Amino acid sequence: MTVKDLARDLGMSVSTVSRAFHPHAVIAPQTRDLVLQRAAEIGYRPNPFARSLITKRTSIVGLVVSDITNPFYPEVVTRLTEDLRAIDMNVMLVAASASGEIDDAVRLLLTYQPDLAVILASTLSTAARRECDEAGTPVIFFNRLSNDDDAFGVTCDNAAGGALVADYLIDRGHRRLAYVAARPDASTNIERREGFVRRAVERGLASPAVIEAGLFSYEAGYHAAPGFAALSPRPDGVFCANDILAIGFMDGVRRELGLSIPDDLSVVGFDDVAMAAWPSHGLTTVRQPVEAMLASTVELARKLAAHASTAPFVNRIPPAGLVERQSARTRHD
Amino acid sequence: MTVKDLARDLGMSVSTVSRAFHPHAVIAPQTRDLVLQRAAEIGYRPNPFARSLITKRTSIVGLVVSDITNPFYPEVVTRLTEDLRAIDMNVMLVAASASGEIDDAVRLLLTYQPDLAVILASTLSTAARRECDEAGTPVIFFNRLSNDDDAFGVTCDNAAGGALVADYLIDRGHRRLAYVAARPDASTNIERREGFVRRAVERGLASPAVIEAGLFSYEAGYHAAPGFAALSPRPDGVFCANDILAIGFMDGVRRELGLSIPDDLSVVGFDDVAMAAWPSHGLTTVRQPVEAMLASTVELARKLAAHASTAPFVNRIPPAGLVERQSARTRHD
DNA sequence: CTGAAAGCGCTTACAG
DNA sequence: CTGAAAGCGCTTACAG
Repeated sequence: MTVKDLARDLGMSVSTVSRAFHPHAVIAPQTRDLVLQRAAEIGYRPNPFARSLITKRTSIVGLVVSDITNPFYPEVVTRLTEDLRAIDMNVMLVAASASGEIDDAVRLLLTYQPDLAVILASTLSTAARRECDEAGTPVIFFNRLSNDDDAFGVTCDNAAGGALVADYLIDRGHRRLAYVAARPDASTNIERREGFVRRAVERGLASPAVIEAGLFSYEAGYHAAPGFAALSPRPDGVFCANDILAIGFMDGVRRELGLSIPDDLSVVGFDDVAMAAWPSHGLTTVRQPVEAMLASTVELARKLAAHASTAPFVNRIPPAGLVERQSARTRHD
Repeated sequence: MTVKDLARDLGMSVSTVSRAFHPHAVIAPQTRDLVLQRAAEIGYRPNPFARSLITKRTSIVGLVVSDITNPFYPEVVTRLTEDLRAIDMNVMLVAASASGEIDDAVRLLLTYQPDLAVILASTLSTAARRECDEAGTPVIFFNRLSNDDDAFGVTCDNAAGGALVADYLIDRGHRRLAYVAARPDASTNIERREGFVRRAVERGLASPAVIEAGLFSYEAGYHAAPGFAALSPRPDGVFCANDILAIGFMDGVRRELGLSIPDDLSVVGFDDVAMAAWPSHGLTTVRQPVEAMLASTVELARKLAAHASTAPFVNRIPPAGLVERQSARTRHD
């Protein structure tokens, strides 16, 4: 079933049939209707490969993920895939656990000439980034920023989120704050810490202690418990770089140190993943503005697909608020 | 950068250059080496679209997911994507939350003529299945079986898993068993229940009560607590259709009914997702043979990509064992 | 507004 | 073993 078949069927030329499928092509409205209707009847759709061979556009978005143990990402991947489909873009998924593999994966992805790459992974290697540039593929970093400047970014205002947590804890009487840090190179980790520490100091507290957990994972949080125990005086308010880290940290602190939350210490996370609301965790946390971040990404994808190039910019969206649950003491006592 | 460029650069014909990239093509070994080496140097890769226009093969695997709140799937999606890339296949992801959307999504996917579709979603509508058949795209159901016969399936032996749980509970002194059921139409749910119930009856117990939770989700499990409370006599051993359901059920039973696990009742899940091992859950569960299931799927993908058609079959892999944690009483008392 | 023709980047019979 | 040529299913100047 090709244009030719449809053209013959309709007694038109292939050119005319082809034009019917292009919104901006010059064609009589009635002719277009005729073609589209008949196409729907017999189930014809233009072959996207043949099309992209000429147009140099593929309607493919390459989605690069790696941080898969963080439940924040599956949700984003699903939502993004659905939302992009609504503007007729298809997601080609590239997943990588080790960072060495990601370069290969991106290279293979580029072979399919995606109109756009969206990076959900912690960091994309400089080599892979350069290849995207050479291929002329724009890159959007979602929830992470690149270290260099020539990429788009859509992220939460993480520093504002960190400050929000500091205010929340201080307003409720906490005086000895600490931060459980994740990947040292991740912009999210850095900005959340900075916003948190800065606000604490502004409000006259000692600079919060920092416990290096190293990763955004349950295990990293769990194993940060000894680092917490070593702190003296013991902090009473702990901000963890994200939810999954916070959940691991709470389990570690309870199980390994026998401490009680929020009686012995308050814990606050960042993301508001679904499981933060489960009674077994009851995590007080900063809610990411996921809807706004998705909308911004899709809008940007649409623009990049339509026009040529815009100068790269970062869209930093305010957090969607702090969700109060049971992991942080709420009274000033 | 096209074959033409490379051919000119090497002083060869495009035919020869093209042949260098096809393992089975007739070409002098040294010529091939020359071409491949130069291609690597200048970064040439054949355009997969132009290629597939002729070969009718795309190296694209369409991955259809929907049950995204189940943490079992993100892991599978990542692993499958990586493993398929190792045999040079690329994953095009199709995600859908509502079931109406999935038909559209599959239709769009077929436009890219994937060599294969892998279904991780609960069920694929009959309409979408027919379209795959018409397009000649083989379908593999992963961890689910189709209701009709003409599709491949890779799954755990769920009935054996259910029997395993019955034996485990009975051997440890439980006498009043119950099953918390998920999607009534899902083969996993049906088979696990059947295996569990059959073995319980075989061993002389009353047929286990069945609580219909309706879905494979935390919320469904949580809200099954009242249904459990309504049972008389109260069951002492509960098998939940999967882990995420079990975790929700445990939270519901503790929070809504004030019961203690495993003192008041034992709970066993199915999957062994990462969070089942967390101290906050400590879920005793049946481990899915994920490695073997992935290997089988990739192997099947390779075969389907290479040869033409094999008769559809189902590969039912024994469970990888029962993992003992804290949610089920281990002593006979 | 429509059609005939060239061409996108490849592969693959067909000759040699 | 290699090359010239046809053709995969489209799109898009160019004429009319």
